Amino acid sequence: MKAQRSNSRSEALIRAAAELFAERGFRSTSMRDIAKAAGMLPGSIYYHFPSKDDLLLSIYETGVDQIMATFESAIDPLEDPWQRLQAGMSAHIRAITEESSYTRVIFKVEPDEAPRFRGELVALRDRFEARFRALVEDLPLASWVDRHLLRLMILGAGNHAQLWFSSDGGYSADEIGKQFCRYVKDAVALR
Amino acid sequence: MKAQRSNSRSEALIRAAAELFAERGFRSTSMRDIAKAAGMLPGSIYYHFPSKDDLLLSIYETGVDQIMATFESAIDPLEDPWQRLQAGMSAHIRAITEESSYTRVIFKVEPDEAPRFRGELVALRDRFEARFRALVEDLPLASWVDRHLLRLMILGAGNHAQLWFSSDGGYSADEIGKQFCRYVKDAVALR
DNA sequence: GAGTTAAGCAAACACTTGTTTGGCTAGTCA
DNA sequence: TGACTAGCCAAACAAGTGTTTGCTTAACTC
Repeated sequence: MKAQRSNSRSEALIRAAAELFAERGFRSTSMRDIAKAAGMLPGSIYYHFPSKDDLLLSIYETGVDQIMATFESAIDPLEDPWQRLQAGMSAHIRAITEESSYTRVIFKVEPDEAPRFRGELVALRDRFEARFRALVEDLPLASWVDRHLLRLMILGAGNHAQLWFSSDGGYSADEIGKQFCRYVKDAVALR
Repeated sequence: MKAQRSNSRSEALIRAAAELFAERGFRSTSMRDIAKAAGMLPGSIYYHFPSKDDLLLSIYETGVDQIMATFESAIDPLEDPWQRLQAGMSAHIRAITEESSYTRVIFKVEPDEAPRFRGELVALRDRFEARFRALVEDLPLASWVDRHLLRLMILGAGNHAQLWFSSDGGYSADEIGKQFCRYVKDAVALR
């Protein structure tokens, strides 16, 4: 059961890192902080991960997997494009604010902060954005609406929730998604 | 003319810092970077400013002054609340993407990055947000609309433009503001 | 011309950063 | 029992951080 113990320690380590990155950011979290939170010494991290940047990359990977899964399971049972958008927005905001620290890291830490993996991190973000784009693509919109801009607006509004959302602040992630959706639907929908 | 030369050098310094902060961020810009850009040695900065944090605070202050001025002059001549909102959104996006590096810093660098001045920086941001809030307050909205959430959505969408806007990317800041405004108006307006 | 001050240089300081290195220990496997 | 290895510690490393200190130079004031 060697491997199991190894995995559990590696996992504890990456989880500690994810929590710190999600709260303080990447640059403001030192390897010593991570080590302390994981109950080991700074140097010991390098037995599990070759560098701080790799740590971030791993977090991004599982984070994207998680958010894609949440997203998909929220959308899948629905038929109506607008209902699907609303479910997607709620899932998005949930991932940013409430869910796991892995998903929060994706929207908190910008790819440029680990220049070595910039490309990989951007690609991972894109996987999610593409899913979102497809959702907007299916909407029956008035002809004057620029789908590209509309998507950027919705996505931006959601991402920004990270900065003002507080779990005790009256609004749930689902409410926010629902409302945001209502605020645009009747203006841009085809009729 | 001592004072003049002093001001000009201090101004060159702070402008160099503003440009670097706006591009790379606060943490990723070192005092040595700033000194080099301003054509002096690292230690010499401390003749003009007592600390790196103070440098950021000064930039924030003039940045907020600038954005408030831009904002006001864009809104002032207009009467219709919706036209005023659109003008405000355009001014906001312009300040974030095109305008001076001072205004860009306000939306790029978060108050937490200089913990010593967190309060002051938040207060400066609030000055602008309050102006925006007043704009939304004047809108004739349907009764089911939550003004607070609507404002956060619009503001978030605008702030996010910083991440995808590129001056050669087809859209001007004014276009974006105009479109964003159209995307919500007919959904939330009182009728 | 003497005194004063603005402005900046040169060099260091104390500290933090990510990372490396070598050794120790407990458990696995033949 | 003896070789082997996974996992971690202890300690250092080199580089970078914001900042301080003492000194120099030039300009202005009386």
